[in-house]
Formats: sequence, structure tokens, C-alpha cells
Amino acid sequence: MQLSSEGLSKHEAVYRALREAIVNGRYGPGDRLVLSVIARDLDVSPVPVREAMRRLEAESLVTFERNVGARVNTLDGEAWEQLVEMLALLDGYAVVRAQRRITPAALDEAQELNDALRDQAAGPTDHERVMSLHRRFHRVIYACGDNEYLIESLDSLWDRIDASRVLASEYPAKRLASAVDEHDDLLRQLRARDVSPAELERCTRQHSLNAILAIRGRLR
Amino acid sequence: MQLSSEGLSKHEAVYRALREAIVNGRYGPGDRLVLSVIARDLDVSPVPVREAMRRLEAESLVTFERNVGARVNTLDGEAWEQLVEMLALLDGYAVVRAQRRITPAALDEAQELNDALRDQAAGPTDHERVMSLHRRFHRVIYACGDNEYLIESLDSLWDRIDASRVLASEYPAKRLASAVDEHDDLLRQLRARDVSPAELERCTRQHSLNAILAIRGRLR
DNA sequence: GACGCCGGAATCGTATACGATTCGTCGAGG
DNA sequence: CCTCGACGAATCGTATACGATTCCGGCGTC
Repeated sequence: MQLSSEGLSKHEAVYRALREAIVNGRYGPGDRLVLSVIARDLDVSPVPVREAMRRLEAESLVTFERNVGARVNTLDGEAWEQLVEMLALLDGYAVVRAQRRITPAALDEAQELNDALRDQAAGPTDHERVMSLHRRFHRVIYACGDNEYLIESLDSLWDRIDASRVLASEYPAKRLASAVDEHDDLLRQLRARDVSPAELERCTRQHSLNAILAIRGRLR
Repeated sequence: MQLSSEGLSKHEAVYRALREAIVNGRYGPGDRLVLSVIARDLDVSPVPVREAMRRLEAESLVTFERNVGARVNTLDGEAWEQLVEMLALLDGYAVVRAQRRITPAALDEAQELNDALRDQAAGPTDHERVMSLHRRFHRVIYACGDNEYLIESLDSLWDRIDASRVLASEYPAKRLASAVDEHDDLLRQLRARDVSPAELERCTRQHSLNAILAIRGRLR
């Protein structure tokens, strides 16, 4: 692991490095995060590492056990579903907010990302790329919603979901194909501008909840 | 300030003490949190205090400025409205989840809290008590929703809103009276069980958004 | 052979120490 | 009297040190 050493304080650099490693799966659920090891790896003292880990703890990415140490958080099936349910809620609302504000440029960008996603669905699955495209697609729309806290919460939720590795390991190719179609529908609705907000929200929520249905039963 | 010294690690105790002080307004928005001062106050070294503050930072209750120090977060009018808008979203959903699960006991408890709130609305306003009753009312309902992350997020949102002191200083007595009536309506709807979830959600959302309307203009 | 106890290694939690940065103030020069 | 610079106090950020707790493996006993 390496520190991006651009005038950041060390705890900040450690924080970013650890977070990135957890969200991208280089540390998986249940993995131990030993202070002294990480400190040696990154060539800092344990103090800033502890600060970084406290922040990660507050974000529910890691869990501390007193006098034992920290581990990357693990989600059981139920917890995972509850998280995605919240994602569905926030995402649905973000889309409604975006409905009135979205620009043609943003619509085009989202369309491109979804087209790229469709290509991925056709070929052999590169999970990392799929997850990245998928998130970027949704994030383009969130950005139009123009509510900083909403975006922040959505990012945090996505990070926790990514960190759980459930999507990376259990997302069926078949579901991806459906998701791409649902994205197209969503963009159509946003372009048309004649869909009622309530209907748009209901529909978008369902899109997220479909991920639960597609994966339910695969966990545990 | 004092530490509740029950087998907690020191950073945990400091964290709770600081958080409580911020949410209850003993530290107000913009107040400085000087490490060495707090450490001396609580009779610990600065190290655990820093850990506690990093957690508070991650929860957006305080903001650090490098080499300068930490302050209790300040919300401008727009940020405050965005937060309450998110509260409306989550709260509305929590109520819908609670609709199917709520017990007569919970309904009674909520009714008692709202009755107490009505008493407060009549007499001279004790803001702290009003805020406490109000939160407890909503929390009883959240608990029935049975989604741990939803509850966690709602608590975190309420803490940020309380910490901003906007409600404590700007909530009009008139609005409190209306809110009490809306609470009664909500309980009626929950008891009746014949309201559609969509309608219940719309209605509950509006209840939270009314707080924005009541306060808009008073800020800044 | 199974069980429990003991001791050392690993790791955490906190205190202390100290260099680095910022901010305010005071004095000199204009 | 105002402006600018320099110095000192306050505060932060990080390293190091060390006691406390937990974990684990080996040894003795039954």
C-alpha cells in the first residue's frame, strides 16, 4: 500500500488509503486491521493510523473490539438487505430531485455509461468495471439532485455495499442485463418529463429492490 | 464536564461526553474544541480526545481545520433545509415500515408522549423538554420499523439537526401546536390501518417539511 | 489422551515529548 | 496614525514509550 503524499496530513492519507482498500476489496469483510502492521506498511507511527480507523469505524466500515483490534465489517444477509433497502429509498428520492434539474449533457453522460455497461453485460464479466460503471451511472444523476447531504449519504451507502463484496461475488449476469434495461427506461422517463414524481420514485425504488430479489437466497 | 467511567475505554467516554455536549447545545455551532483544554477538563491525555473528535468529524458534528483545530459544525439556512428534507424522506419511510409492525403498546406510548407535548405547547415553552419529547415520539415509531440502519441514520440526522440549535432557537410555538395535531393524525392513521402506504408516506413527509416552511425566513 | 493452567508473544490503549504551524501582538518604520 | 514584519504563545500533528489485556501454545496433572 502507498500513501498519496500531497500535502495531506498523515492521518488523512492513511484514511484514504485504508478506505480505498476496503471499498475495493483489497481488504475483505472480516479481515483484521492491525495497527502496528499498517503503520509499518505506510511508514507512519500508529497514532495517525488509529485516527484514520476511528473515522472508518464511525462510517461503519470497520468494527473495533476492545483490546483485540479492528476488523473490516461483515454483513449478514439481513443487514445487507436493509442497507440496499435504504439505498433504494435515497436513490429514488435523488432521482425525483434530479428530474426537475437534469441537463441534456448529464442525460448523455448517463446514457454513455449505461451503454458501456451493456457492453460489459454481453462479454465476460469484469466485476470491478461493472461496479464502477454502475456507480458512476447513478452518481451522474445524484449530482443533478443538488442536495449535498443526499449525495454524501448515497456515497456512504454505496461504499458500505461495495465493501461487503456481495455484489462483487453474487451479482448474477442475468440481473445485470435487466438492470441495464431498467436504466434505459429511467433515462427515457427523465427525458420525457411527463412522468409524475411519485411514479418515478416508485419505479426507481423498485429498480434497487430488484437487486435484493436477484440475490436473496444466495447469501449464507 | 464529566466522564461516565463504567469500564469504557477513555476515548469512548470522551466521545460520548463530547457528543452529548454538542447535541444538547452546551457547545454551540462554531465553538472551538481545543484538544488540550478538553483533555485537561476530562483528565485524560490528548490522544484519546483526538480519537473521539475524529469520530465526531466523521459524523459531521465537528469540522477540523488543519493545524488550527476543530469547531462545532455550523449550518447555513440551505444546508439546514437539506438536512430536514432528508429527515422527511427517512422518517416517512420509517413510518411506512412501522405501519405493518406497530403494536398497541407502542401506539399508546407515542400517544402519551404527544399528549405531554400538547401540555408543553399550552404552557411556557421549555425548548429542551419539547425537543426531547418530540424526538422520543418519533423514535418510538422508528423502533417499530425494525431496520437498524434506518434507525441509525435517523438518529444521526436528528443529532445534527439538534446540534445546529435551529429548532431550539427558531421553532415557533404556533408550529408546535400544529405539529401536535399532525402527530395525532398520524397515530389515527396507524391505528386505522386502512391508509395506503403511499398516502401515509406522503403525509408523513409533509409533516417534516412543514417544519422547514415554519422556519424558512427566520434564518440568516 | 483430555483438560486446565501458566507464561510469553502479540496487540491494544494511553501518556508524554517535541517539532511544526498558525495566530495574535507589539514595535519599528513610513 | 497606519502598515508591515518579526517574535512569542497557543495549538496542532506525530513519534516514541510503556503498562494492560488478550491470545496461543506448551506443560503438567488427572
